[in-house]
Amino acid sequence: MKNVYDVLKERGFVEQFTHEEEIIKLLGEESVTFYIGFDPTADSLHIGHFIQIMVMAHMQRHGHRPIALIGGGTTMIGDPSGRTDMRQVMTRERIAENGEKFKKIFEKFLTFEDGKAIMEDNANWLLDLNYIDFLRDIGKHFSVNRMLTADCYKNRMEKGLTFLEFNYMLLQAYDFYVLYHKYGCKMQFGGNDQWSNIIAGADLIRRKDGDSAYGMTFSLLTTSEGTKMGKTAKGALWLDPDKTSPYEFYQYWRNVDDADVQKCLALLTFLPMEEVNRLGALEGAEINRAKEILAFEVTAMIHGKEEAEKAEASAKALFEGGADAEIPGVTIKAEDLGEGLPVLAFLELIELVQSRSEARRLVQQGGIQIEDEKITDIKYEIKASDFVDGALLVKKGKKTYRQVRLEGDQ
RNA sequence: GGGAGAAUGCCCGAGUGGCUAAAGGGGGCGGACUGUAAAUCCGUUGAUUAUGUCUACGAUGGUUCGAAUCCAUCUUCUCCCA
Repeated sequence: MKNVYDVLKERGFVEQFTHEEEIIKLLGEESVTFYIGFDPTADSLHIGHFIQIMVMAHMQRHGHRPIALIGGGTTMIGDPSGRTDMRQVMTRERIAENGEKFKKIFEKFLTFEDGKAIMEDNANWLLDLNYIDFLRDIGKHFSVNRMLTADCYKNRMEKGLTFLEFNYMLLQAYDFYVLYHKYGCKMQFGGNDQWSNIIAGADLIRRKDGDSAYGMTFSLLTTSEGTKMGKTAKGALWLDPDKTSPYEFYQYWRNVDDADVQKCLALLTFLPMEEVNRLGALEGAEINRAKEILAFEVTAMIHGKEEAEKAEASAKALFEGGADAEIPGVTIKAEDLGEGLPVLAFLELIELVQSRSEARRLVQQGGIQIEDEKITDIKYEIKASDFVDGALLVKKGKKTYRQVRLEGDQ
């Protein structure tokens, strides 16, 4: 079997490692138990986490054992890495709830049968820590001088860093230490922003036990311009279909920059690299083919093949014309229309806009089409008779569609 | 605990009594061009029953014909000293 290191490297995951030679050797020789931590700060995972999940999946396919660690304890503190502001303090209940949702998603991508993967929650050992004991056992191995020079605290040195957050690194290091003892976990992976925390953990094990522990970080999903990917107007690109619909999700990948297609294919799909390279090399309009494949593959992995097919069919129907398709839709009642509802109120009703002013602007700027008819008169009224077979296709701008269904015919 | 300073729209940031719904930039949205791309260009970006009205420059109260701008108290943050 190919060394998983080469696979990860080839696909562009690998960013930094603590001991390159040793890591390659170890991964080639034995089944390694490793972990990646996920702090349940929101009620769904997002695409950034997905990269980490892909790493775990690649590793598992190559015979290694992942531990998906849910940060039920660390989230009580909040990781200051890569942030300019302090995280909101969250209640214990919220964190536990979010953690449960994370678990469900992990189960979709990893096999937990026969101990092939492990799920843990650091709340199990962090919440009841004794402060004095912890300081004496763990704290004494950390040099504040060194911590202050760590990259992850840099931008916080200007903005201010609370003692609460300053402790985060120790807790994450302690996690690694606990997992090492409990499961023989020798490696910790994470996004590149986790580098400081990861070496802190590996160092702790080396200091306390004199044993070898390793770490590796992976690239964060960024655009060719270096900005974070996976941001939509509404925030992150979530894996939960209730937060980001499969259609929306599909469209996100369908619309990535040309320059980012190849990278995304390598990181987010299991397509063989020859295929990835071939698709990435397509030029001009041809590269749309690669984007379609990317969008389909990623959507299928997260929402299932069926949803991906639906999203693809919808997109094709809308952008290339053709058969009816499933489009994000809303249902309204006939009585809402009455004798005719002004467009502005109508757009607000179907939640295509957030305010009437926005609706007004859109209409005046020619951004609204109803059944392929551009509406520019803000006094225009929608009537039940406008509906074709009880449905009305509303288009906002070039890419946002909404199928409005009428309930209760008159 | 003592002292200095800061808080402005989604974000950054200008504004020190009326001309301020608040410069400029970023982001968002719409349009043109295109390949459902990028770049570029144009428009737009508090709400509303819309040439009007209301709400808004950390919070509350005050001075004034008039306050983002002045005063008081409070909150939060930063910095210096202990």
